[in-house]
Amino acid sequence: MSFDLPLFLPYLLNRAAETASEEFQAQYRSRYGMLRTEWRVLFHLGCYGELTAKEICTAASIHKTKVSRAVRALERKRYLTRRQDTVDRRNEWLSLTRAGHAVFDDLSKAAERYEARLLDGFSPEDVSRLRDTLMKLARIDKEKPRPLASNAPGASLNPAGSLFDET
Amino acid sequence: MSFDLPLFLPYLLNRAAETASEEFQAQYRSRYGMLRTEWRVLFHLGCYGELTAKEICTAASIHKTKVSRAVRALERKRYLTRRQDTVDRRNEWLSLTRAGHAVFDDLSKAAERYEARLLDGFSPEDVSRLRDTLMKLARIDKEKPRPLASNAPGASLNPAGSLFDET
DNA sequence: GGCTATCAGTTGCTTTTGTAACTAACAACC
DNA sequence: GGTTGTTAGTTACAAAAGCAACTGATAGCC
Repeated sequence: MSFDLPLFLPYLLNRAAETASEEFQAQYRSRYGMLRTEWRVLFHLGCYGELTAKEICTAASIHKTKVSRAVRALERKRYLTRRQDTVDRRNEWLSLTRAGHAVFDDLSKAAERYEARLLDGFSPEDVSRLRDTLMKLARIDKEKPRPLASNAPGASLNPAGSLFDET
Repeated sequence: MSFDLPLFLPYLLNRAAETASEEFQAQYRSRYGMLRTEWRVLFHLGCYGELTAKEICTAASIHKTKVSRAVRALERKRYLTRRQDTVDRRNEWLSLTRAGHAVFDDLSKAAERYEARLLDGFSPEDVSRLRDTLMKLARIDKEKPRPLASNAPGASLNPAGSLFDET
């Protein structure tokens, strides 16, 4: 009859996510004074190379004002730079600086260590089942969200052809 | 070699939790103008009966200022009332009003419907494995967090003996 | 009793987030 | 080529959350 709160999935998911987030936060917060959105933006750039703010919004499901502020903060910390698209000047291509890459390298190692610690005691099957289930719940595509490539010169990180070529 | 963000568990957990939270939010927000913490406090009282703010903080891992404000908001909406502990006047016992119970009944039904929809397509084993894993990750005890009972007269919801009796 | 420590809960102030309106740039259509 | 609609990103203001200091109450110890 009565509702069982600890088993209610949105609640349970949030509890687990908050636990993991708060613990991992110690890494980027204490060491680099970063906020959660800043960490996410940095990791997107570290993992996928040059992206626009819009692409990050879409890939990470973060509102554009949050991304805008995170980008400004990371720029002030000299972890990323902006480059205006030569064809469509509304787009700004963001990429990590050398310092940004160093932070990403360091934090991604810390992330792997933390994840290993978090998952200690779970079997590999448990983990892959969990990931699979969470991907479905979050409605994230399996394939890497490789975004549209840059069309501007010097975009070595985006070797694929551009939507805007030949226009 | 490179870090795979979409598989990183704290990120993935958050994505799934945010998806579920935002969708379920529609229920309590649009219909009752409630915030997330208010919803959580209401459900704790609905599920466990009379509790103190402190007990809610502990059970739900929410900071006391957030609970304090949520309690005030729910009180203003006439969903709960406070009752001062007769023995230790620092404690305030919170319980739902008739209106609060009605909201809880309605929302818990909505919660069950939403959860069913969210889990549509998963097998019962998948679901129970997921719950089990999330409980471990969130470090939540299996047993119901039945808190310390009230010691004051009229505390019909708390039949068990009190820590404070006989003092 | 009186001193100190601790605890439940609240308040004030700062930081962060949410929302909507805005700017600048492009597209499409006539 | 100008009007209308849309898009990327920013900003301004309001709502919410985080944090530290506070109040009132109890406990323990001398």
